[in-house]
Amino acid sequence: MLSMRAKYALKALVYLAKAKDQGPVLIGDIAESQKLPRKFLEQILLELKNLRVLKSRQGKGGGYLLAKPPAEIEMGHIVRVFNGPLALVPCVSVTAFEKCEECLDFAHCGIRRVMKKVRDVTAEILDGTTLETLVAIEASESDEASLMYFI
Amino acid sequence: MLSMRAKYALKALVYLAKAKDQGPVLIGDIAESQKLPRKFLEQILLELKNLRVLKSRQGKGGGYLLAKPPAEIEMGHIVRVFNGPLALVPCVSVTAFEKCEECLDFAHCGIRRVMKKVRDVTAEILDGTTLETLVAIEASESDEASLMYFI
DNA sequence: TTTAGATTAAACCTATAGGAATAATATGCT
DNA sequence: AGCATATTATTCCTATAGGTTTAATCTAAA
Repeated sequence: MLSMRAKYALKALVYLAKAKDQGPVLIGDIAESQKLPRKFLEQILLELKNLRVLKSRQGKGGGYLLAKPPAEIEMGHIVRVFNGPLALVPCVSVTAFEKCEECLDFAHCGIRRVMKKVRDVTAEILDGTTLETLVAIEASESDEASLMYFI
Repeated sequence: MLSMRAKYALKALVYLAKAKDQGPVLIGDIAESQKLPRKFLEQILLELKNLRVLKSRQGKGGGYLLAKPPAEIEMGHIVRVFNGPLALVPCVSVTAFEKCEECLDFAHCGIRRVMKKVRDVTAEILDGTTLETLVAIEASESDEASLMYFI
């Protein structure tokens, strides 16, 4: 399951993407409108800033902004950083590869090969979905089935 | 000035580098021996884990370990992530470049050119210094002047 | 002797507090 | 008018609390 951190990060980012031409956005605005705990969100935004995904202006009139166009911010990146590897087993992870300790036959392990497929399709979707995509999806009236037009 | 976060991260990493062949190291051990606030350190270590600099084992007998050899963990990386850009002005930053808002003549700005020099030598030192270097320095009896042998 | 459950030791996660630093703006003094 | 100072609004930083999950080990029952 996605951690709250990851979910909050994504929600805040989508909000910021929608508001991208309105200058700096207050933490308080994001927290209130998205119903996210303010102080916790503060930490998350700071981390996003350190990742160069957001930038900020301090002091009166300050706030947070995207550091790059929505189309350049991938869901996969955010999920990996805030939630950990996409892979469900370490032996199919790209970012945190490790042979399972109890592994007897790496090459022929069926579980691994299925899990690899799962990881790969997940990565393809999440790395192929940017903030721009998410904003477009939310702006459209389409149902789940027609998601494919976006991805 | 370096933030406490950055300093604590570096200290914990050096400690872990020294203990790298002794299996997982407890947060409590690091905190106590290095006199770092335990709960705060906990957050920092978690962030280092998300950065794939550390890995961990949960449960009894667990703890933290370096995720790669000390020679592959650069001070510059840690400082940038926990403290922000090395540059003292945004217009010479590599990771967070931005023209100064009040800038009149970018190309000929003397301040900028000096600051760029400062950033470059800083980056050269910090990116050239790894945990391995730090451990070697601390193990040696040499004085400040002979640091150059390490860098 | 194996197995199921209890205990314990650890990292992990969510959340919050309180104050410092920064920047814009307003206010008052010369 | 112009400058210094105070106020205010904001992010930024350090730190802590409390509970959850995970994993190893111990214990007791079958």
